[in-house]
This record gives sequence, structure tokens and C-alpha cells, in this order.
Amino acid sequence: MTAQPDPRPRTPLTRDRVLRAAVRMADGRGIAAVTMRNLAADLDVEAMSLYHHVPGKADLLDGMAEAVVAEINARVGDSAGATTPDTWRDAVRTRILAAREVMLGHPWAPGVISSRTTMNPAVMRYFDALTGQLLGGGLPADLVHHGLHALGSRALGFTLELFQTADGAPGPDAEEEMAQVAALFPNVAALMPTAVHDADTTLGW
Amino acid sequence: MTAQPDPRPRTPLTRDRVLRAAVRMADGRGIAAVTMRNLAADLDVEAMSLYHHVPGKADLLDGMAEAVVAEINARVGDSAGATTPDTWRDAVRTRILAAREVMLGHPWAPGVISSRTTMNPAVMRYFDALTGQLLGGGLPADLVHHGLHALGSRALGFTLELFQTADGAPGPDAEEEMAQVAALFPNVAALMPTAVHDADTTLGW
DNA sequence: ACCTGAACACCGTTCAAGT
DNA sequence: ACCTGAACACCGTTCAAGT
Repeated sequence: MTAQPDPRPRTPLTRDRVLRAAVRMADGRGIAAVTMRNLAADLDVEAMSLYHHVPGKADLLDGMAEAVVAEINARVGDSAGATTPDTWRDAVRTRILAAREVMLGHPWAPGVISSRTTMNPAVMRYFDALTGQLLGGGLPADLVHHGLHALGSRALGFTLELFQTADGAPGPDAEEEMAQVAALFPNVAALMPTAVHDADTTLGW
Repeated sequence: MTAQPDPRPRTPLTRDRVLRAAVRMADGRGIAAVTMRNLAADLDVEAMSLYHHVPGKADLLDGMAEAVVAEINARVGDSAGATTPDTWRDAVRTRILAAREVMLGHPWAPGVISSRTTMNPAVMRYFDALTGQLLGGGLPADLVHHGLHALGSRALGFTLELFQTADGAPGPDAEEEMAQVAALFPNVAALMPTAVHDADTTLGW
């Protein structure tokens, strides 16, 4: 018997399907695995087919960043309405925690988002809503502006960690390492007792 | 006449020479031009020779980041001594302005520094000195710790800009674009008058 | 010890051709 | 319109060989 061609035509490729597959692949196998070729294979398609739905790799990354922030926007949803001087603190806090939670599900997103140099609509929408909530709270415009700068990436729920040891998890001789670091960098070492208690509040990178 | 071989042996390759060439190349031709092959050609050497002085591309980037921060440390130099409650503000300000100035000479550095995930000694030294100056000023440890977090990359003299239009320079129809943005994102637009006056205080990216 | 040439296993992307 | 195969012009890196 000869093989029958599959009667059901496979679901057609779409920019949206491509982006969704890219996000899923980054979640599961890391951002480095997201190559045009891998992504195509994952979609059972030739690499070059992707170019009919996405202009190129750069646009793919832009789209992935946008998809994640859109996920945040969707989660905050209609609860992101107007604020008053009484309610803005909770509203902003809720928003940023939502962002943080979404980022935790896409650990590659902070890196990708901050590597994109051009603004994207979802991020714009996010910051616009956040700004609206701050202004609604009665904060003067210049304070809001400087506040957003001061918040930096924390406004999107993540922190760019400058401090990070070479080996992620503390090894068996962590104490000895600590002692060496303390000797070389006494001032930073003096901060350690303070730093430990909220070590779990930062989102890695 | 037959060509005589150059009697002077060329200056031997060195990790330091490799890093210096990489920094110079990134300054002049952008970080994207810094490939192992380009770098080797620049040094009149075969690409594979680099691997005798640098373990790989990742280490090269680490080294470049370290070189730039070391340049900052060297510039601040001995003026980075002890502070008192009276002097710490000026000292910290001077330090950060020095960092900023060095970064302006290496526009690729912020991107590279924040893309490196492991700590490097020069950055550590920088933060240790900064921490020392803050503690010397009499600030309590927990405030210093949170302050460093709040400062984020600004402590190193640069800001990760989230806002940036697709086309760097404002084009001829910038006003029309502005109007469209304002309509879509009214809250951010409300910040514009505040934002303009210090537009030149941010270090691009 | 240091440098080289060739090769390997990848990239993103273009092009001409298929359906 | 959408997808394909082959090819182009690159990457970083390994290896065996030269000096």
C-alpha cells in the first residue's frame, strides 16, 4: 500500500504561531536555542518559510519581547484603571508584581527586552498605564518622570543584577570564597548582613 | 632582488594586546565588528592564534568589560579615598561622572557590561570603593545597600534606556509622529514637557 | 611555546524554483 | 501566496601540523 498524503492540511504558518513557538522554545530550551533553523524544525517547516511571516531574526526577538509584555498587560487587564491618591500605591504594586510573575515564567525575557533598542507598543502601553496610575495618584509630572527613571527596569518587574558569582549555586567551599571576597572588598562585605535577608526578592539575570 | 624577511620580529601577541585591540575596534567599528576573525586580521595574525591568549569569545567580552571599568578605576585613582559626612556627596558625584565620561568614549560598553552575567574584579573594585565612600559618609549599611540597588546601572554612569524611537534622530515629520504617540499614550505624553529639559543627561543605548 | 591552515558544525539570509 | 532546496557569506572553535 502506498502512503496516503495526510488529508488534513496542516495549520498554516502565521506570525502569531511563529512568535508563540519561539516563546515556548525559549522557555524550555533557553534563548540560545531559538535559531531560525531550530524554530522552523519545531514548526515542521523549512527555515526559509519563517521569512514569509517574520522579516528576520531581529524582528522575531522584538516580537518575543512584545509578546511577553503583552502577557503582562493582559494579566493586569481592566484592573489597571484610574487611581486616586488613596489607591495608587496598591495599584502600582499589583502591576509590578504581575510583571514580575510573568517574567519569572520567561527567564530569558529581561535579557531580550533590555537588548532591544527600539521601543515596542506593548512596553509603551505598559509604561503609559503605569504613568497614568502615578499621575492619578496625584504625583506631580516631574516626580513621575524621575521616578520612572529611578525605577528603571524594576518598573517592568525585573532587576539587572550586577552582582552574581560565577557559579550560580553556592558550592561546598562557599564560606572560604566569601572570606576571600571579604578580604578583597571590605566595604561590599560590610553590606552582606543587610543583603542576605532579601536575597530572594531579585529576579535573576 | 629577493625580499628580505623583516629583521624585526613583530611584537608578540599578549592577552593585553588582544583586549586593547578589541576595545579599539569596538570603539571605531562597533561591537558587532568584533569577531575573532576580524580581530585577528587587525592584529595581523591568524584567527586561531587568539586562542593562545584568550580562552574564547565570552572571555574576550568579559575582558573588554573589565578593561573599561578598570579605566574608570584608574581615572578616579587616589582621589577615591576616605570620605566624611561632609565630603561623600562630592566624592560620589565625581566618581559617577568619571564613569559616565569613560562610558561615553566606549558607547558599546554599557551593552557589553550588562550582558555579562558573571561578576568581574574591576566592577567589584568599583562598587567596593563606591560603597566605602557611602559608608564613610555615615550612611547606614541597609540604606547603602538599597541605594546601590536603586541606582542600578546609573552607579556605573549609564542608564539602560527603555524609551527610544526607531529612528535615532528626529525626522522631518517628528511633530506628526509626536502627535500620534500622544494620542495613543496620553499619560506618557503628559510627561513630555518635563522630559525634554534633561534629555541630554542620559547616556544612549 | 606560539602560530598556522584546513576543517567542523553551526549561523542568518538570498535566490530561483516549485506548488 | 506560501513553501522549498541549494547556496552564500559569514560565525566560533577543534585539530593536527608546522616553526
